[in-house]
Amino acid sequence: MLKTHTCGELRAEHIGQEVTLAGWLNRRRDHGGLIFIDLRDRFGITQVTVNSDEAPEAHQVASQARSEYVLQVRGVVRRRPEGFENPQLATGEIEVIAQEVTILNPAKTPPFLIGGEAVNVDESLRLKYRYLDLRRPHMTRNMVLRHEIVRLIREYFYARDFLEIETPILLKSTPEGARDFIVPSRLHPGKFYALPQSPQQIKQLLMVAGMERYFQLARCFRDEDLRADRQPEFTQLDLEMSFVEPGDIRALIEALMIQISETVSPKPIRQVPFPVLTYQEAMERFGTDRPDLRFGLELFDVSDAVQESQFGVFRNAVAGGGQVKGVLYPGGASLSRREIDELTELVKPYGAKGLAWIGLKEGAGSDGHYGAEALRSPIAKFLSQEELAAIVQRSGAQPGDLILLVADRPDVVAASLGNLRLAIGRRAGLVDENSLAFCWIVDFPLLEYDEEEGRWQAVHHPFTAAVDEDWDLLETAPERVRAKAYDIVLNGWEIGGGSIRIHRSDQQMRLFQRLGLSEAEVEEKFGHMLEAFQYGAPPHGGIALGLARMVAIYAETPTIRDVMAFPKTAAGTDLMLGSPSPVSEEQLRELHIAVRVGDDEAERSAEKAAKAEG
RNA sequence: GGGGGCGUGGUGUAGCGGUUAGCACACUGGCCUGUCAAGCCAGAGGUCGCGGGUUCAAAUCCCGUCGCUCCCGCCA
Repeated sequence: MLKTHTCGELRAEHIGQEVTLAGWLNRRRDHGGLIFIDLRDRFGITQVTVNSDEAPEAHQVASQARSEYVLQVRGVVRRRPEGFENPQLATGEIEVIAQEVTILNPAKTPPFLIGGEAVNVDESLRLKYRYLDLRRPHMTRNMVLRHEIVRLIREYFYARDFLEIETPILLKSTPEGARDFIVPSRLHPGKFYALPQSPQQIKQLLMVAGMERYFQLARCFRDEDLRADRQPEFTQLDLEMSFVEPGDIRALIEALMIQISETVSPKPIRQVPFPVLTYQEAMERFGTDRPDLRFGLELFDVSDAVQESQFGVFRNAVAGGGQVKGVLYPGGASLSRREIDELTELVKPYGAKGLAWIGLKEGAGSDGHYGAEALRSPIAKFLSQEELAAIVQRSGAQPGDLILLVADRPDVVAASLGNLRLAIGRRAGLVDENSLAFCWIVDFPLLEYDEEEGRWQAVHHPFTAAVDEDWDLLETAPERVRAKAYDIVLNGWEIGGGSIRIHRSDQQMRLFQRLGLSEAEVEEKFGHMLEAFQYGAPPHGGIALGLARMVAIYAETPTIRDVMAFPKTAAGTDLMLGSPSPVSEEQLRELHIAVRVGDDEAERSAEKAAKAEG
């Protein structure tokens, strides 16, 4: 080894020892005859002191060293002079008095500062020079944190008799779900593999194979548009167990998450055991199936109280099968008109046509009456005293508060208010950042109607089992069939989801038929599953957790890119490697592939021309 | 596929019709033996993302385009 110790481990107990360190020059403070070098490696920073009187040759080398030079330093550990300790450094009690300094490799001036205070560097620059970005201490910390969590996960499942089994990356394209990344086959002209969206079918087949307890940190691939919490390539903690019921999987994961939280985070878990909410309850109370339970501000429903209102927007919404619901903005009555307009804008992407609001001034409702002078609202004049009283009472509003209401289809109301609630929580500082709020969401609907395709689709995936007593509704009232599915949510992020699977071929076939698949289609696409289920498939179920989302929350970063070593941009490109990139004509020929980029462009410009004329 | 935001020396930013395009950090040279955001002095460094337009005049206004980013759709 070119070093005897790391840059993070020397303490008072090492005083007097001769050591050799190696690392990067983090910062240099040159006092002429005396040079201080902060030497950095993955483990920390140690101050190296180079004195021209004591080590003239070392001093000569040190004076040439610049930021990010790779240095090797031989010297003696010495206690720092009294009053010169640095309590901000783990090694701050000591310094290494250099006897010899060697430049192992010089470095160009990096495109952004690596040592020193963290500045917000443009992300495209960080991604282009990711190897430098990862050198920055907070990024190194994220990688270490991710590793620690991975280690905990592995140890947890090893200790519980789970088998870690790898599954194929070259898989088969599946008809439903996300868009597949496909891989052409050289040996089979015109045929393709697909990268796994998840090893769902494979892990179920492992259960049929009698493995009973499987887990894997599985790489998954989905060719869909990206988000702050979505990358085309990601890692899931994927597991499957035989002979289990939903509660068994939840208990297993709950204990794991508690252990991870207690090990890597100083933040307390708000509630143990984790609260369990039904999907319906979550939608009604929070407008989302991944509620952030670090604060209250639950939605309230006034549909029944305003269904006969003079205010047409409310009356018509309810008459048309919609709802009128609201959320409270504590202390929001003093918001400027401009700020309220901003809240309205916030709600529009979700389809809400507007936001109705009622601000309560001092003394509002004190005598059971809501006079115009006590309210600040463009709609109060359309509402009766009874309606106002009901709205105020259900919102729990006090003088000084602002009531925000949306009237629309239930899905629009939920999405609008759910996101409005989050915005209010953030703006009003109600979110307790210093806590971990886990919850389970259960009883998801098994099916949803796809208007575009005119057929029922699986909400989760087509292998999810229905709640036992709901099977008979499959043909008569498919919207009421509940799934044996569960999602785990942490601080408003869906970090995982799973289900008990169908393990009988007759039930699986029944569901496929409900989904409108012909027998021929089923045979072609899922024949292997149906056949497998006929050879003694055990009851089984599992779950998959997004590793990066989990780590991002513990790392307190808003994007999973910060906890991935080499993530892609929002457009799915890799700025360091320059991928995706064209391949040679020979490569294409070998794969029996003809590229139609020209055709597509021609089609697009033809469409544009047609549009311009029309 | 749609919408929003951003793009000014290496980095972070100010400037938002007429400035010699300013500041901080980084960088280069010099001085400096107790700093840890070292200090002091001097210096170099800018096609204001790109293209077009409006204007006597554009970093600044308009259109397009590229890149990054956030959101909607999408993500079984």
